[in-house]
Amino acid sequence: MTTASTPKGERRKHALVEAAAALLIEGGFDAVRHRSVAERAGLPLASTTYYFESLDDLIVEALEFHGRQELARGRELLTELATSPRGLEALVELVLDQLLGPKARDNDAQAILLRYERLIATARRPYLRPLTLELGGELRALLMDTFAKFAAGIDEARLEQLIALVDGAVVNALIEVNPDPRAAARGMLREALA
Amino acid sequence: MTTASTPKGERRKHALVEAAAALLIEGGFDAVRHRSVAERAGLPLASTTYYFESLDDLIVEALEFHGRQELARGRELLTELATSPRGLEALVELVLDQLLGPKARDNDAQAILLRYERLIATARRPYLRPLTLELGGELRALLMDTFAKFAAGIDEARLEQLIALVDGAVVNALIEVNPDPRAAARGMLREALA
Amino acid sequence: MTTASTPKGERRKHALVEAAAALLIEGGFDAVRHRSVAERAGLPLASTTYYFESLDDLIVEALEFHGRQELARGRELLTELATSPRGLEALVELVLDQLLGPKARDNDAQAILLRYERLIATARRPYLRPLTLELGGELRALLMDTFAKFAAGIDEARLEQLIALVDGAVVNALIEVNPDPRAAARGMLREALA
Amino acid sequence: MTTASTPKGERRKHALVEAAAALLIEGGFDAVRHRSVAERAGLPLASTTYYFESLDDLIVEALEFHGRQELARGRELLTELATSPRGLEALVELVLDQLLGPKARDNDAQAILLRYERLIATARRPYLRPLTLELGGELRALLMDTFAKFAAGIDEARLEQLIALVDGAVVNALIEVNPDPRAAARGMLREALA
DNA sequence: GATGAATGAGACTTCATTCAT
DNA sequence: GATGAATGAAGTCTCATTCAT
Repeated sequence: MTTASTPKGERRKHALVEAAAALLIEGGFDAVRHRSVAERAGLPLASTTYYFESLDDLIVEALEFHGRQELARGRELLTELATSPRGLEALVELVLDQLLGPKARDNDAQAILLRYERLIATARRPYLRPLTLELGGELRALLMDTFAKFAAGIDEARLEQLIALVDGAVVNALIEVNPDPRAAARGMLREALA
Repeated sequence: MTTASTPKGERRKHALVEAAAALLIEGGFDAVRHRSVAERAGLPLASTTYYFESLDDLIVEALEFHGRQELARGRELLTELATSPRGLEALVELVLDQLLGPKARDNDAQAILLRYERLIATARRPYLRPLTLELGGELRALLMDTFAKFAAGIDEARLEQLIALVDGAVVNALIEVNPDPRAAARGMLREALA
Repeated sequence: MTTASTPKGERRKHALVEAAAALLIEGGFDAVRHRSVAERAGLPLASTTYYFESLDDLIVEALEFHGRQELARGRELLTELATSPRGLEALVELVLDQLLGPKARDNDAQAILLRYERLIATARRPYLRPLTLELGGELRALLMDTFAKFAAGIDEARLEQLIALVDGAVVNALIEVNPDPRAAARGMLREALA
Repeated sequence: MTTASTPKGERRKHALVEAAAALLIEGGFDAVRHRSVAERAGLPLASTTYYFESLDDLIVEALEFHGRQELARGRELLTELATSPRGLEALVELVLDQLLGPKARDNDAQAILLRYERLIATARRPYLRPLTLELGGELRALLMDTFAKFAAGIDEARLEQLIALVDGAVVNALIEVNPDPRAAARGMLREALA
């Protein structure tokens, strides 16, 4: 059951992870099945059980892949930022990028949704907790850096407050017919930072 | 299709709804199956399809039952309140009762969790939207009344802000090993109202 | 289990028979279910088992109703016929009317199909045999009368031959995308009678 | 979807096809169920969905198997025929063999019945059409060859006429208590060819 | 006489996982 | 190392029929 590590093995394993991540975004947890993942990756059905102990395992790795990718993009955005930041609006957008993922993609609301599905799912699936806690920690560190770069800097309590504001706004926005969770969060954040 | 309405029929149908609601609290959406609901209600398997068009139908009714029950309790608490309310702490607790359900039960965190599972699930299951929107509307009306009774009163934007704060705090608290979402929300709310 | 005979009872029973006949035409044997018949007739589900021993029973009566109705129409057509018949073409059309049902309705091919579904079904369902044999006998008598009225008259062997020709043509025509079984049968018949 | 293709897999799949074909002959379309096929083949229930997309799929393959087997036997008979054919009687029997399947088996009438059940069923089940049309085409080609070998040869219109005669005779014979559809068809054919 | 209520049996299908090769 | 083959368990749902009222 050696969980593979040939270059080729690595490549295939990653293809499965990517496929699973795409399915998670498109259809949520229920869309991730051995069959659907394998088909999407163009790999044999049994490869999913060969490279992963179980389906839950695969889901964890897919969530991690997706989460870290968003984090990395968030860090990049912070780095790319001109040395003299451009005020409140820029800060608000950057924080939204980091909390919800960079905007302007086709599957906007769905990708955002996944972050909250993961959070909520963690409450019932203990095996997700380590990942969710770690990603949460890294996200918070990134946000602290971000605020530090924008003049003031903030303390942890204030950060939690802002995160809560955004997350709460998003969760309540996602139920609309044409949800625009980012806009809802933007409103909250802008006012709180004004 | 004769979806039953004798007193006895009503009783049985309700037993299924209650069983489904209990399962929702204990195990989330995935725990609600024809079999599990019927067994829990002590009724034959086929009764689930006899009283409900489909499993989704049953889930909707169970969510509605649970949601309305919490709302009713919230309204009661507001009514029972002594004519001269007792200040900030009392307001905070009352709002928490109304948003998260009255405290002090055995399945505290789980029952709270269900509210957020419903919210998130609505994003992928359009048939939940009407219910979620309606319950959301009633909850907001109740909260408006509540704030009105406590001197000041607040406008809608402020209310949304407070709701976001609580919901965001809860969603982020639910991932802990021994989650105390109420405490997290309390902290946020107390400070915001101070 | 007194199979009802109030005027009202008769009326309701007949409504069920008609509903079942319509379903037979539209969807074949598989479309006849207690539920579908009752709904179509606008009567309670249990009325189907109240007025009929079983579903098969109801099917038999529906087939009989449909078959006799077609026969009656065939007889009418023969009677209505002007005293001096109009030659071969008229004979051909009349025989087709009698074998396949009068033309020019919306559900042409489907109604014709039912005659052959009944024939074939009889081979597996002995309880259909009495009906099928009787309707077959009456049809043959009618056809004999028809040929008698058109000059010559024919013997039984010749009649069987013509029936076989028509039935065989129809059965082979029904498999086409836009079946015109009547046209196929017409061709055969015309040539055989020429 | 990996619909199997090992030699062993092929063998198992074929066992299911054969089982389904036997059930079709014995009990018609309604007798073909996942359970009944699997049991008859001595294979697990799930094997039916493993090897076939759906039950309809299995039915199609079973019908094809049966139809092609009959065609093959018909071709053999034509080939085996002594170089100097033996006149009308021999021709009649050969044509009957080809249209109804070689005689002298235990399930004579039932196997013949299946041909007509398939024809009729095609009218309500479009997915059977391709198969029914193809088998019909091959059968006609075989019959043309057959008549060609017996002196004269015939044109297509005449062939359709003979087929109609046989099919019509059979369809009308199948409703008898002890049906002898072959005898009925023989009578028609003999006279038509005389 | 009539019917709403009820259910056991069984239908088709999905799926995670095991295993032999 | 990789994978096609295989299947038990369970899923949702339909339906003819029975029965109490």
